[in-house]
Amino acid sequence: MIPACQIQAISKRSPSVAEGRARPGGPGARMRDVAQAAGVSLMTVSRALREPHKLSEETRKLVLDAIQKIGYVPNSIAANLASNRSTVVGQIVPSIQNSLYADTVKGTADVLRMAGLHLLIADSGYSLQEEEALIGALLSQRVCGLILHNTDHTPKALQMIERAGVPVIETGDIPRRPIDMVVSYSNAAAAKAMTLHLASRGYSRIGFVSLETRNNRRSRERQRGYLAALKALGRPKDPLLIMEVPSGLAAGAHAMVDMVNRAPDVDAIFFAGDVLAIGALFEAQRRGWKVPERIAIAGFDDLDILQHTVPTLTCLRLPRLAIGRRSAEALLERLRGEGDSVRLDLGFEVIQREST
Amino acid sequence: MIPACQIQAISKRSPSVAEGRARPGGPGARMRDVAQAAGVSLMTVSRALREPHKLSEETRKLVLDAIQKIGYVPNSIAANLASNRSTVVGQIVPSIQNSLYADTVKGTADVLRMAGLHLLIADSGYSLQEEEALIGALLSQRVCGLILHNTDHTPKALQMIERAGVPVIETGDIPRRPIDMVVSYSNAAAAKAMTLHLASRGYSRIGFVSLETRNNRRSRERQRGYLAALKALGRPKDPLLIMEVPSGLAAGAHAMVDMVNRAPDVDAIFFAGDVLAIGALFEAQRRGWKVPERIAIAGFDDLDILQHTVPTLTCLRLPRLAIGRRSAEALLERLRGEGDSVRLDLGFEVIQREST
DNA sequence: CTGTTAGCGCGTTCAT
DNA sequence: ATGAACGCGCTAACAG
Repeated sequence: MIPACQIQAISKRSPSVAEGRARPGGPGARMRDVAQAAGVSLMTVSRALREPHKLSEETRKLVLDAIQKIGYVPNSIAANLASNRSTVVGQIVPSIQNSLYADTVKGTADVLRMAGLHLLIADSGYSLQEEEALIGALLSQRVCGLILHNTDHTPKALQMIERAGVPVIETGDIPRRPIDMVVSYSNAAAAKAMTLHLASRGYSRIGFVSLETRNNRRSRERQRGYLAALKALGRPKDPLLIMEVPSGLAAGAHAMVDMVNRAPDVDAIFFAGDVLAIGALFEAQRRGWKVPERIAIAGFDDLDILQHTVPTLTCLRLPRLAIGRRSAEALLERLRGEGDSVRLDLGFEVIQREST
Repeated sequence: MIPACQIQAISKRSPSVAEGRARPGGPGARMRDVAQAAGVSLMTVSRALREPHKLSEETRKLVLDAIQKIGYVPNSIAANLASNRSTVVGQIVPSIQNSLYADTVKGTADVLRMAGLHLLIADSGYSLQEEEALIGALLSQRVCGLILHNTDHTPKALQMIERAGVPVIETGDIPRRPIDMVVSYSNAAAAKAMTLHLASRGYSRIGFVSLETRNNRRSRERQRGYLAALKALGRPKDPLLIMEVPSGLAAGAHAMVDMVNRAPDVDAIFFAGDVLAIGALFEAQRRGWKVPERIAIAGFDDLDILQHTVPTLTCLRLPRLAIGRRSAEALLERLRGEGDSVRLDLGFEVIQREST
């Protein structure tokens, strides 16, 4: 939580006054140096940057020219300290490398940038402990808001967040007991919808493959949705048709083969994890299994590639980018003191393609 | 460059002394409150966090207990200001959504986290102007180092970096005139190697498809490498065999078809851009063109998926993750005052698979 | 080993 | 419209 080591970044300088003369163009000019160069007070420089309309046009130009000339870059950490504001938002995702989260991050970053805010992105590696540590680090940096792609948190994390009093947005799923604001979709509802969709297309033995549900609420919710659909259909839960596997293309391939071996009458498999469906499709190609004739395949997330494979893959389309954008917007509203606590369900779509 | 709007984040509080009594557990406890609760001076609390070994075991425990009890989260922006250090490194990539850059970011983030540093990630959207603005913003946040996945910069960006005096690492290619440190590979050398590899496997009419070279040094360098290989082979440059296309799977598909139509004797195509090769492969599957018999396909970057397609795809393997890790390590060394200016070429590998 | 003093670079408040 | 004094929360340098 507390940085283990702090590293010298910028060497201490004696005050420019003591240097006899400010060094225009020298490294790390301060506001004071600009003021001196422009022949005005420090405050005038400060205003020229934050409330230019409050200065006479003349003075303003004088100051801006000096800034330009000296190459002054404002120290926003000092500004933050003095004003008790921050322009940095913290976002924690399970994995930066996963392109699904990248979409959400992109949406957030774009909106925040428009508003002049910045994004400090962290990667929890799917670990609650790591998330807790990162939350501490972000709060320590005094971020003005937190966006968490996860709806499970350690007690200590919850406590820190509450004490800090910063606005928080959760985005991984619709939590039962939200910390604050929520911008998301329901994994359970999506999985249920896809299962029902497969049933409506005539598949009677529908398998379900996901990542481990143990420490992964998203997987758990998806499995729950699948089971709810079976129940709604009046079909029994068959352990042979339910698998949990590691992530990766290879895992999807193995899962499909295993399930077909164990339950030869399976006619469709719903892969509720990242790239599992693609791995399975490639394996089917390799083995010459016709998709969807021998086995239908559906995926969870609409990766670009799914509409280019042969056959193209049926999947759910989740509003990844929109979640990122709306999260940022909700945060901005709250920071402006306008909006109240947002609880958004951004829904999903079932995309029917050739593989089912 | 200067945040357009600053937003109220934490409401101003009157000093806890004036509140009559510190509010233990209240929001935003300060070091002073901890000191009071522990019955020691402010400095002792500060030391308990940064140099615990300098305190008696007794005092240390006293302080840490108080911190725990109050739920104190240190304000590292105040610490930065007072100590002139920073624990945040800035990294700018062309696109967060591109999984290739995500690998580099991951490598950087992992190493930095180990050292107790954080990563402020920004996305330039492949624009030099945007990069300039982001560099300004990051310097304004007083990052202790900068990692740029790009080796072209605006004059103003260069000037700001120089004046700030922060260590910089460039990673997109081996630049001719580096700003400071470089951790990268040579796009030209890699493209040349792949072209020669294809020739050595007997392909005589090798096509080259890349993203636009106009505003993209990486593409330009790759094309240069391809041409250098042709020259080395004593083969002529044939405009029919060179294309520039937009990014995306569909672009790769179209490029392959176009090239085969224009130059029916083409026997191999080297796709030097992200997912172009995959798009082409899928199109070949769709059309029933045998790969590599009718047309051989090679890609540039070793995405996971390339080893799972049917057939598996020949490509280059670039040290994405290693670049991120070594960048962070080089930065850390410099910050510690140890290392000197690193200029690393991390090389590449040609991965021969079924598609050639 | 512990405390005291000074000030990081800027914004807020009030005076002019 | 402009400026001076003060303090944000913390650390460096020194004193004891």
